[in-house]
Amino acid sequence: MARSKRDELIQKATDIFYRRGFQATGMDTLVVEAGISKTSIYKHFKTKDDLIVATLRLRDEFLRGWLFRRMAELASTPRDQLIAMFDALDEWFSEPDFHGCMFAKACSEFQDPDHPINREATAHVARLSAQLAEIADRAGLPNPNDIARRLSLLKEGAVVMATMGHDSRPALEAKAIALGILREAEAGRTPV
Amino acid sequence: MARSKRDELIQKATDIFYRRGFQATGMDTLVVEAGISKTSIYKHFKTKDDLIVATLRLRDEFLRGWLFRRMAELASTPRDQLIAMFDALDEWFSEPDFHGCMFAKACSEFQDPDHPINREATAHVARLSAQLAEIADRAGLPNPNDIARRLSLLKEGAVVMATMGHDSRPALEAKAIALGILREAEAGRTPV
DNA sequence: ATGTAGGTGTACCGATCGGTACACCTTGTC
DNA sequence: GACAAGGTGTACCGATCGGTACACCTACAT
Repeated sequence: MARSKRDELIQKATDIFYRRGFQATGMDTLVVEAGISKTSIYKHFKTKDDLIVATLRLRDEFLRGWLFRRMAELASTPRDQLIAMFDALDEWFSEPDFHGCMFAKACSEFQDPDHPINREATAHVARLSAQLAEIADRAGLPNPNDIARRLSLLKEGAVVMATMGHDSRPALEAKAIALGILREAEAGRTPV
Repeated sequence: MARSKRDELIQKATDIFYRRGFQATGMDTLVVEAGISKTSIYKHFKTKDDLIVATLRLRDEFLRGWLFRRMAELASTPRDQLIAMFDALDEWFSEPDFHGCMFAKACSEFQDPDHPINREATAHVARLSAQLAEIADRAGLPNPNDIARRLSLLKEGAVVMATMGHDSRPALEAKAIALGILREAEAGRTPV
């Protein structure tokens, strides 16, 4: 029970920040919505920024965990898992409480590259790309790091289009593009 | 001289909002940095939100104007212009004061889809995609709207990777992917 | 000469911001 | 039964938020 209250705070803060934004959410709002006294919050976290970093860490673990688990469920071979990422993304985009990428938003609101929040957000992209590279390597694809970066680019583009564009299924469009990328890579063509 | 002061305000506000963010920039900051009295600002715009919408409109015109002009300068045929978009993006990303996409940031900070700021930001994406579709049509490509959406997805992905990823040249990676897309389209293969 | 439009500076409004102080309540442990 | 740890509620801090009020200063039109 010792640190469960703290974890509960981080969990609820993550949801609230994701739904309402970081700067737009005041600490008083957090107190009411999370049902935790302000005194307790500041006993666990020195500043609001520290709390935001903690929520980003939780979100990073959750999102990467969910995504790669789902990829493994949807496909058996490493190659097919890379493609299945876009099916998983399509599921995510279809959820009623999808509100875009929390990390992109964090970067938007805290632009300074040296800011801890910005660092944590960009770290998520790097970690995700590294995991993709590992799978691409297991799939026997050439230049797995390049493949991973391109798939990351497609993923980020799909997220933005799902958030801002009004088009139908950006994840499935990205999937079609990804198929082309893998096809070329498997044909031995060196990525330009 | 009548409306030049107003235009000057919008121009400077655009720069400031782009550099520092919308919510993070207070009206008092705007007064100091833009060198315009608060009274004047509120004589031209009823609210801060109205001013933000005006800056987004200016930015939309400027960015689309610059991008398509640069595409026309870099290539002569419609087909090559589509590809040249990514060379133009590469130039943009290389500018020292590149700070990501102002419209993505606007959507991040104002998430409500019914909010005028959100609408204006998403409209930019739609307008850009429509212009791309027109060029794809002139290039004689099949399903120009699909092509345009995919190129838009690549463009947005490249912007995000340029902002958040630490990789080398996301615009040129997107360009390589775009070449593959056009190659497939020209081979008559129906986009999946 | 007089009115009007567009501009300025300053002082101010209530609300909210992130953060702190303090007194108190509960729980488990020794 | 004493004590520390972790929690609560409330009241408060100075700073800043978006926005307004008011008096004044030009420049130009009639």
